[in-house]
Amino acid sequence: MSEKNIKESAEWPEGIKKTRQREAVFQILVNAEEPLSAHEIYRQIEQQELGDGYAISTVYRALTVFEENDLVVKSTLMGDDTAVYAWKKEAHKHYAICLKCHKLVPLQSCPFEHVDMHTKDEDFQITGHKIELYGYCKQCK
Amino acid sequence: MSEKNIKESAEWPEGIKKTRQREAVFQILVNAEEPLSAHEIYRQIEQQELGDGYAISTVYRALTVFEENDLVVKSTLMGDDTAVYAWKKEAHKHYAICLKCHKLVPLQSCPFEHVDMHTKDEDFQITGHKIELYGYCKQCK
DNA sequence: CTTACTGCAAAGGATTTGCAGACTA
DNA sequence: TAGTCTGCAAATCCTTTGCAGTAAG
Repeated sequence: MSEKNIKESAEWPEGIKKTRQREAVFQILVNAEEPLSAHEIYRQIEQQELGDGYAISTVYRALTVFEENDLVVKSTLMGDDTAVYAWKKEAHKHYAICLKCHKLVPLQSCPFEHVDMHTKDEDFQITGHKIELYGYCKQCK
Repeated sequence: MSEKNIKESAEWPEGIKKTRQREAVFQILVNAEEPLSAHEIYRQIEQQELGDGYAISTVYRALTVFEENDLVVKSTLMGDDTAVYAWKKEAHKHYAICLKCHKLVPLQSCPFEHVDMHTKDEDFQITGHKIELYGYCKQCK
């Protein structure tokens, strides 16, 4: 039941130019418990006073760079049309999303770890996947 | 306005007011091989001359009604920020999406049919899911 | 220094909404 | 007929982009 709350500062990804604002986005994302929208990231940067005079567009640009380098996953959850971004950590994560309150409940493990998947076209090379479960959380059901 | 010779391949969902434009959206979606965007649906309606003077907003409104009644699934695929809509048929379907050409390749079956899933919170009541596989198709890999 | 990154504001694209008139049940 | 649905256009919301100044290596 015990949980580490040691916040290791992850190392800056190689090959990406480090700037104050990218660093801020990076920190927020790496320490985030769950996927965040560009606005949420932006707001957190302001709150944590990681810098002043940031532009939301810079957040988007940073996210784009990270995504292009395969460092973050972008997804759009059902019932909400704002994209959310998550830093790709060792163990990737999936969530159950409450259709009523939109709360995210993390899954214990990736259900695909034990499943072998095939497409009709055997020649399709799978490199990743996205899974989202929908339903109602304890409070809402 | 008179009825056109529309092929009746599925019955109109109960409890939803039937109108010419909703019927058009319904037909397009039910006969679609794969998920379509609001614009694609709109375009098809024009092409098939299912009616004149349609408004794209009407398509959106129809889709919203269908979605609220749990008749269509809306999703936003990676690498594209336009939502696509699919009519919920008996056997639900999942796709593998090519990261390069964005082609959709249908999966043989739902990988979750044989998997038991759990969330950390045992009290979460799962009612549905969304799965998307990403990778490269035969031509692009 | 040189080039890439940023802030700002304006543009873009997708989706939604207000309103008066049209249509379904 | 009553109340819902629609067309139209304007409004929103999220995200992207052009440009000129600024900062990282």
